[in-house]
Amino acid sequence: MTQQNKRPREDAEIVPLTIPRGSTGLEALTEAKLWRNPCWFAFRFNHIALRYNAPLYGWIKRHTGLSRPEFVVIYSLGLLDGALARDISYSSGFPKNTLSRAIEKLCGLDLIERRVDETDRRNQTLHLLPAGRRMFDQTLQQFVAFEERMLQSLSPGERDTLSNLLAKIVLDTPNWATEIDDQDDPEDPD
Amino acid sequence: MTQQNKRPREDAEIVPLTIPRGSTGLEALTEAKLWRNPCWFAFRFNHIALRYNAPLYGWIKRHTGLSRPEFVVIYSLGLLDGALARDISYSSGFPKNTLSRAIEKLCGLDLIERRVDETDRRNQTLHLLPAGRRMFDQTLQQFVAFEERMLQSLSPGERDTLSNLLAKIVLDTPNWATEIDDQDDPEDPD
DNA sequence: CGCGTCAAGTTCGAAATGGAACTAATCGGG
DNA sequence: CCCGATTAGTTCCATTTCGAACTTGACGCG
Repeated sequence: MTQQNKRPREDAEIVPLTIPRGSTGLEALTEAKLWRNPCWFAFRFNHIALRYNAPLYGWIKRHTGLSRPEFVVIYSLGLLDGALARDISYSSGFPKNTLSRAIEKLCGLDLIERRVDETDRRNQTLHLLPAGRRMFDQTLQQFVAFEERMLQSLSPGERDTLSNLLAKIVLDTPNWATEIDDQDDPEDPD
Repeated sequence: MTQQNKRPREDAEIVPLTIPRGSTGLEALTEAKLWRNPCWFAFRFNHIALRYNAPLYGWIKRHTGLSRPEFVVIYSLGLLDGALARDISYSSGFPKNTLSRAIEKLCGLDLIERRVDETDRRNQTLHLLPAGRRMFDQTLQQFVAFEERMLQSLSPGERDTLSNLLAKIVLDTPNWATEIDDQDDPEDPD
């Protein structure tokens, strides 16, 4: 189970097409994407994100009636009340018009409120109302439970290590290109 | 930079609202989601996925005209020719009707072809045509370059460790709940 | 064989999405 | 102190998306 990057097993013979769910318990394509993929990192986090977001936000939808971007607003304010739509957009990655609509709906539901910042009247700080705070508090445990489930196969020490490695990467993201140049071949531009 | 999970700095005083992009160079909400978030893992991989998928698939769109699900089909077959739509759906997480449309379009563009599996006529194996293979080969380097960019802040040893930890989690995903039970609240809510 | 069940893939339509253009407020340079 | 540039947030609308229902083929069982 201490497999390496692109070295899954010595005998990398051609796997029979169409699900031999045998070897690692995964179907052939998932296995190929895991072990025979030059972009192992991209695949792994996207795969995990997928398996995480779908059930959890599905539950949120059924439980609270809120969509993912709507709930993201609640969650963000739960962590930092008084944030701006722009901050939520930046930290969550949803485009600002999607958040604008989400915020509009949450205000209508009396879950949050907008306050115009008088020092710069373009800004409006967002604040949880009691019902919104309650929703945050009551759903948080489900998030924490799922988080725990995801990390179940790692020891405390491993979780620590993972936390650090991912943090390093996240702290570097502001330096990533937000758009890739068209023409030029992928070579280090600096 | 060997910060711990929820222990960012000793003096966790209330941060001033609205971007004091000072301390770590991040705005306050992103910082809160990183360091003051019980679901640090979920946030980190979602944040990374976001910063990765948007520019890369934006480039793919401009460069090849293909949408993300369409390109995912090309990429999947590049790794394992002869896969089924179902396998791509499972491994990528896109719903099967989205892939059905994508496959239809790719066939029309002569990038891939469908072959009915005569042993079970419900299955159709998918195969790259020469133009599709060329597209895969030509775009792969861009993916690899961005992958390298993402991992730039980690040493080879750290990448190895990260690879192993994420693999452990991915291998566990089939055991995760795909849907969370409605009724049962994890704690007495009243 | 006939029928119920299940799986792969397709179709349909209501709803969500996000790029682009817009409004309103602030900033900055001559 | 004005005018162009910039930023937060909103509106518009063409496109995409995904749940649900449907079609077709395979399988199990009496």
